[in-house]
Amino acid sequence: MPEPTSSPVLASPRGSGIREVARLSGVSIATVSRVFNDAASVSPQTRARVLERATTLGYEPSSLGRNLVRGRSELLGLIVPNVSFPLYGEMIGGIEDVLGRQGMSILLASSHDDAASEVTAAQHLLRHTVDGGIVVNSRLDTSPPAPRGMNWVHISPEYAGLPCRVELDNEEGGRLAAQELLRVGRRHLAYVGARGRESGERERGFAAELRRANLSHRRTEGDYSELSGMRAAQTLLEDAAPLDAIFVAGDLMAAGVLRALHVRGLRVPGDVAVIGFDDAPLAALLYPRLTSVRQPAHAMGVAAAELSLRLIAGHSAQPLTFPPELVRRESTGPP
Amino acid sequence: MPEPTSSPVLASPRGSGIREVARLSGVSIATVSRVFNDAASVSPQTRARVLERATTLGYEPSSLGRNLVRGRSELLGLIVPNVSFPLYGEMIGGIEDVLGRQGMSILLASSHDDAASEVTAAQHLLRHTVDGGIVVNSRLDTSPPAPRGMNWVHISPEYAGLPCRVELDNEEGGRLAAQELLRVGRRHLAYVGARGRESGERERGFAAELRRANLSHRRTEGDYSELSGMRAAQTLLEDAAPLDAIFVAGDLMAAGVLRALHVRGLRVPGDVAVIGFDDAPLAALLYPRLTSVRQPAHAMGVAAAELSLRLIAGHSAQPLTFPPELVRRESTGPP
DNA sequence: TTGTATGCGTTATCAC
DNA sequence: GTGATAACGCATACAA
Repeated sequence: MPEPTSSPVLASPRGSGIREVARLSGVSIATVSRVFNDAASVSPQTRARVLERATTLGYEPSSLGRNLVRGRSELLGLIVPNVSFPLYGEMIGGIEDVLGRQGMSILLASSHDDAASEVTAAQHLLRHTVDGGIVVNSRLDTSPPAPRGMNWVHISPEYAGLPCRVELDNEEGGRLAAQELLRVGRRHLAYVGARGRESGERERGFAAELRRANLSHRRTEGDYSELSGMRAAQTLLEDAAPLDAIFVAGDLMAAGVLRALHVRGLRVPGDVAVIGFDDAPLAALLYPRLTSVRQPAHAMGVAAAELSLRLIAGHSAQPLTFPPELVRRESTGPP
Repeated sequence: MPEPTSSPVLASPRGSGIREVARLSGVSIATVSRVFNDAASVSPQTRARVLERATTLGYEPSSLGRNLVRGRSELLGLIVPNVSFPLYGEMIGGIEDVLGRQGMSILLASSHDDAASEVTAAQHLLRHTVDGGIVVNSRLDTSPPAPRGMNWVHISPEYAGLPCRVELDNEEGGRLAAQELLRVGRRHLAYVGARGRESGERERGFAAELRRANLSHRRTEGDYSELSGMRAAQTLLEDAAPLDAIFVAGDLMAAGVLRALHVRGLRVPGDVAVIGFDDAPLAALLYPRLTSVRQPAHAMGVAAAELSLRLIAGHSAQPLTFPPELVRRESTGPP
C-alpha cells in the first residue's frame, strides 16, 4: 500500500488537512498544530518550513476539528426580526465590529417578528453550538431555549422579564421630543404612537415633560407603517382643535405624517413641527429633513456583543440602558 | 472506576451529549444516532424512549460532530459590503428563505466595500468550512481564495471575469427609464451616473433607447450619495439648456436630485420628471414618490442561494441575468 | 523543541 | 433491529 490512509467513511475531500501539511514538512501533526496556535515552543526554522508548506497548500486549520476539541465554536448566534430594516442593519454592524476583533463570526437567523420562527431560529443556532447569542426584539416572554451555561443577550425586548438585555431609555426619548417642541414654542401637541411597550414608554416621558409646562397632548395610534402615519395625521387634523406639533413613535410613520400634512397644504415646520423616532437613515432624506430621537443602534450592537462575550467568558453581566439623543433637523425649525 | 470517561483534555461541558442520552435510554449511541437521522431501522418503542429522554435532557445532535464526520458544515458564507444598505438586506432575505428550507444557516461577514476586508472575511468563513459562499458586490477582480471544490457565487459584480454570478441587466434598466420618460413626452433628458461598470451599462441602454427617438442626453456624475445628487442637479440646472427629465443611477442620489429641484422651485414631475434606480424602500417614501427601475433583490438572493446549493451538490451552474422592472410612481407623472 | 497518544461528538460500517 | 468501533480534523497532556 503506497498511501497509508484510505477512508472507509465517505469523508471530506476539503482543502488539504493538517496531516498533509505535516507530511510534506517532515514533522508531526502536533507541531503543525503548534505553529498555528502556540506562539512559542517551536523552532523558527520548523515554523518557517511548516508555514511555507501550509501556504502553498492553502491550508487553514478547520474550525470543525478545533472547536470540537476546544468545546467552543467561535460562533455567535444572532436573531433579528428581519435584516432589511435599517436600524437592525446598524446593530448588526456594531456587533460585527466587536466580534471581528475577537475572531468570532456571526451566525444569522431571522425571526420574522414571529414567536415560532424565533424558536426555530434559536434551535438552528444551537445545533451549530454557538458560544452565545443575541436576539433583537424578541417576541418571546422568556429567552429561547439554551443548553446550560449559555445565555442569550436581548436588545430592546418588547416584553419584560428577559434576563440579560440592552435597551433604550424610551421615556427619556419622549422627554427629549417634548423639550424640543416646547423649545420652538409649540403649545398644541399630539403623539402618534403604536401598540407595545416601547411606544407607551415614549409617550409617558413625553407626557411627563409636557406636564411640567402645564400642557397635555392629544393622541392617536398607528402601526409604524407610513400609511398608518398618514391616517393618523388625517385623524388629528379632522379635529378642529389647534395643532402645531406632532411627535411620532417611528420615522417611517413620521414620513406618512409629513406626507399627509403636505397634502393638506400645511407647512412643516411653519404650521406644524414634526419629530420622529429612531433616526433611521431615512430621516435625513425626507422633505423637510426630519428631526428625530436617535436610537444609538450601532453602539447598542457593540454593547450587546461585548455583553455576550463577557457571558461566554464566564463573567457576569448587567442590563444596560442607552440614552437616546435628539438629532435636530428642519422639521422642527431652526434654533 | 464508577465512571468510565474522565476527560484529560479540557473539553466541552455543553448540554448533554449523545452518550448520556444513550445511557439513560439503555441503548447504544449508535441507536440514538439512528433515531435522529435514519427514518427507519429502529423499533417504535426504542425510538419513543430515546426521543423522550432526549427531550427531557434537552439534547440536540451537535453540528460539530456531525459535520466533522460528514465533511460538511451546513453553513453558507455570505459576504456583503455592509448590512445596513436596504438592498442588501432584501437579498439576504431571499438567501435566507432558500437556505432555511434546506436546513442550512448563514455565516455573515462584511467587506465594507474594501478588497482587503473582503479577503479577510472570506478567510474567516473558510475557517468555518462553509459548504459554499455568496459574495455581493465584490471589489476583487477574481473570486476570493477557496479550497478546491468550493465555488463562490457572485451577485452584481463590479468587475467582470467572475465565474459564477447573478446579475442585473443594467442596460435593460436604462432602456426602461428612457422609454418611460419618452412616454410622458420628455425631450430634454439628462443622466446622473457614477463611476463603475454598472452605471456605464445603465447609461448605454438609456442612450440606445433615446437614439431610436433621435434624441441625445446630457450627463453628469455623482457617487451614489444624496449630496452628490444635489450637486449633480445643480450642475445640470446651471446650464441654460432646457431640461425636463433626469434619470439617476441610484435612489439615494435621486433623493438629492429631488431636493435640489425643490430648492430651485421646480416642480416634479411638472417641470422635471425624475427616475431613480434600485427601487429601494426609500423610493416610495420620498416626495414626490419616486419612479424607479426596480432591482429584484429578493429574487436575486433566492437565485444566488439556489445556485450555490447546486454547486455544493456537485452540479454545474450557469450565470443568471435578471431583468429589471419599472415601478411607476409620482415623479414621472400619471400615465 | 518535538513526537506519541488520546479524546472531542457524531456518523457509518460491519457484525450480530 | 441493535451494538461495537473506526474515522472525521484537530489540540493537548505527557513522554522523550
